Amino acid sequence: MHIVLGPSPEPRGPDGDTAQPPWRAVSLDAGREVSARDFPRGQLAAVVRAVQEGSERPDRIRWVWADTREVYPELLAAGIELARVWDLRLCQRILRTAASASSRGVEYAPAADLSEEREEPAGRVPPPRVDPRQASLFEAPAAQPQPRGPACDQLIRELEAQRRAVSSSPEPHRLNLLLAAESQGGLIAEEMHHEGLPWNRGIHERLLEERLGPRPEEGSRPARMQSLAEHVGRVLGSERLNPDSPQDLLRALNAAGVRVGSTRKWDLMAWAAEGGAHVEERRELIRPVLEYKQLYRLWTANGWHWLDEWVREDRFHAAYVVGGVVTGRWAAHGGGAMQIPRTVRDAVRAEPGHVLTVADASQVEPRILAAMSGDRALAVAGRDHDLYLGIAEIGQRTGSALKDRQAAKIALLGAMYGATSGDSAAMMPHLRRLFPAAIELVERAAEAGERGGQVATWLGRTSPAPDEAWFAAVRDVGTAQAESRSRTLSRSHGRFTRNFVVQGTAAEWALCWMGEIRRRLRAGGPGGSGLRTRMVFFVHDEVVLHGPEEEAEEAHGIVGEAAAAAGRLLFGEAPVDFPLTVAAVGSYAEAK
DNA sequence: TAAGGACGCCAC
DNA sequence: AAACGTGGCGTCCTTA
Repeated sequence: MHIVLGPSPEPRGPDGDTAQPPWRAVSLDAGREVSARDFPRGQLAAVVRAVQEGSERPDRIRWVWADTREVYPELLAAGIELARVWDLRLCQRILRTAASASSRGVEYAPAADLSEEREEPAGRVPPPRVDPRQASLFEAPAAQPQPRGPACDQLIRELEAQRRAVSSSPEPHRLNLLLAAESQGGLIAEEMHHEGLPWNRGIHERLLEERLGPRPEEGSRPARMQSLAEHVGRVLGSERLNPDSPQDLLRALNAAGVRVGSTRKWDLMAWAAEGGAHVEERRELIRPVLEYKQLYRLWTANGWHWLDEWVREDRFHAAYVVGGVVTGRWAAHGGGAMQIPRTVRDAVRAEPGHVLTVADASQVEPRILAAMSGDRALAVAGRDHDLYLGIAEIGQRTGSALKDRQAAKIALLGAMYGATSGDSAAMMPHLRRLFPAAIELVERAAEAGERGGQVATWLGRTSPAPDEAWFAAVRDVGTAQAESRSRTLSRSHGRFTRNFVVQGTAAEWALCWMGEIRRRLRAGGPGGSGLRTRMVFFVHDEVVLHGPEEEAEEAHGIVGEAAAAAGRLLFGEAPVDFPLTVAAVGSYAEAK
C-alpha cells in the first residue's frame, strides 16, 4: 500500500482559502488509486496520525512524497515515526544519473522535476532547510510557508515513472533495494537530527578552559593562545607576528632559518626530523608553533562559538545530507558533524542512567571489495576481526612482501585510492598475486574512468560523466604541455571511478546497516513495542546509539546482527564478514 | 564590500 | 614522511 502526499492540484481549500492551499493524500493499491482526500496543509501531522492509527498494519504503508526534509520534521515534532517511505527526490537523483549512462540500461523519463537545481541555480550545496541562526533549528518548522512543488497527481506519475525505470533495469532487485535504502536513509537522517547527539556543555567548557584558558572577550584571543603567539614571535625574532596568517608565519619561519615551503604541520615536522645533530633544537623551535596551531584549531572549529551555535539543551543536532557525496556517502551541513575531532569527543556523554553504544565497522571498504569481486583469498583474510592482519598472515605463509599489518594496510588502501608512487604502488604486484580478483575489479573501474566512462556501485548508483570540457582537454594532445594535462585529467578521473565503486558500495552497506538497526530497534523490546534506544550519530562506518542502561546489551546485539544482515542483503551468502568494534560507554572518548 | 579561492586541518 | 579517494569549514587574502 502506497500513500502519496503532496500539494493538491486544487488551487484553493474546501472553504475557498487560497492563502492556505490544501494538500492531498492519495492511497494506491497495486498502483491503482483507491481513495483521495484534501486537507489543509497545517493538518498534515493529524492526517498522517489518523491513517497510521486507523490501519491494522501501519508498518506496511509506504508513504510517498517529494522530499522527506519538507515533511518529516513536523511529523517527528508531533511524535510520529513512520516505518517506510519513498523519497521521490532522492530516488530521482539516483535514477537520473543511472539513465545518463547508456551502458547501465536504465530507462527513465522523469514526470516531475525534483532536482535541487530548481531552487539553487549554483547547484553545488543543497540549501540548508533551516537557518542556523534561528531558534527554529531546534523546533518544528511547521509554520514556515513552503514553496509549492509538483502537485500530488504529478507525484503519482513520477512514482510510476520511477517504478517503471526500476523494473525495466537489468538489476531491478538491486536498484529497488538501493532506492528503498536511500529513502529510509532520508528518514534516519531526520530522526537523528531531531534526536541529537548528547553533548555535555559543561564538560566541553571545562575542556576548553583547561587548554585555552577562560573564555576571552569577543574579538580577542584566549589567554593561553595570546601568550603562545607572543612567545612564537620572540622565538622567531618577529615581534608583532600574527601566527593566524599563513603568509606572515611562513615569512617569519623562513627569516628564522626554518626552510619550509608551507606552514603545514607535516612540513614543519619533516624539517625538524631532517636536522641531523640538531633535531632536538629544531623540535624545540617549532614546538610552540605546532602547539599554537593545535589550540587555534580547537578554538576556531570547536570553541565557545561552536557551542553557542550548535549545542542546545545538551544536544548537538547535526543536519545530515543524504547522498550528499557523489559516491552516496552522507555529508553533513553545519557544525562539522562528520569531523568531530578526537580532542572534544569527551564532551559527548550519555545522560544519567543511559549509555552510548558506539559501533565501528572494521575495514569496511576492503571487505566490500572482497564481496564485490568474489575474491576468495581476500574474504579469507577478513575472517578474523582484523583484515589487514589476515593479509599479513597470508603474506607470511606465502613469502610475500606483504608480511606485516602496516604494509598490508598501505598496499590495500593504495589499491583502492589509486596510489601511483611510493611504498603503496610498489606493493601492487604482490597484492595482485595474492588477490587477483579484487585488484582486477578496481583496475577495470580505473580504466573505465580514464576513458571518461561511468561506473556503478553494487546496487547501481552510477558515477557522473565528466563534462564536455574534460573530454575536450583529454582529447587535446597537441603540445607536450597539453598532453601532460590530458594524462593528468584522465588519471585523476580514473582514481575517482576506481574509488567510487568501493566507497559507494561501502556507503550502500552502511545505509542497509542503519536501516537494519532501525528496524530492530523498532521491533525489539517488551512486546515488540520498540526500544527506547535511539540512533544519535552516524559517520560513514560508525553508528552511535543512546539509550537506557538496561537496553545496552540488546543494543549491542542489534548492531552486530544488523551488520551481518546488511551483508546478506547486499551480497547474499557471500563468505564475507562485517565484524564490528562495539563499546558501551559513558563518554564517546572511551570508545576506540 | 561581497564573493570566491587558497590554505590548512579535521573526519572516514 | 607523503603519495593516493571522498568531504566540511574557519580564516586569510585577493579580486571584482
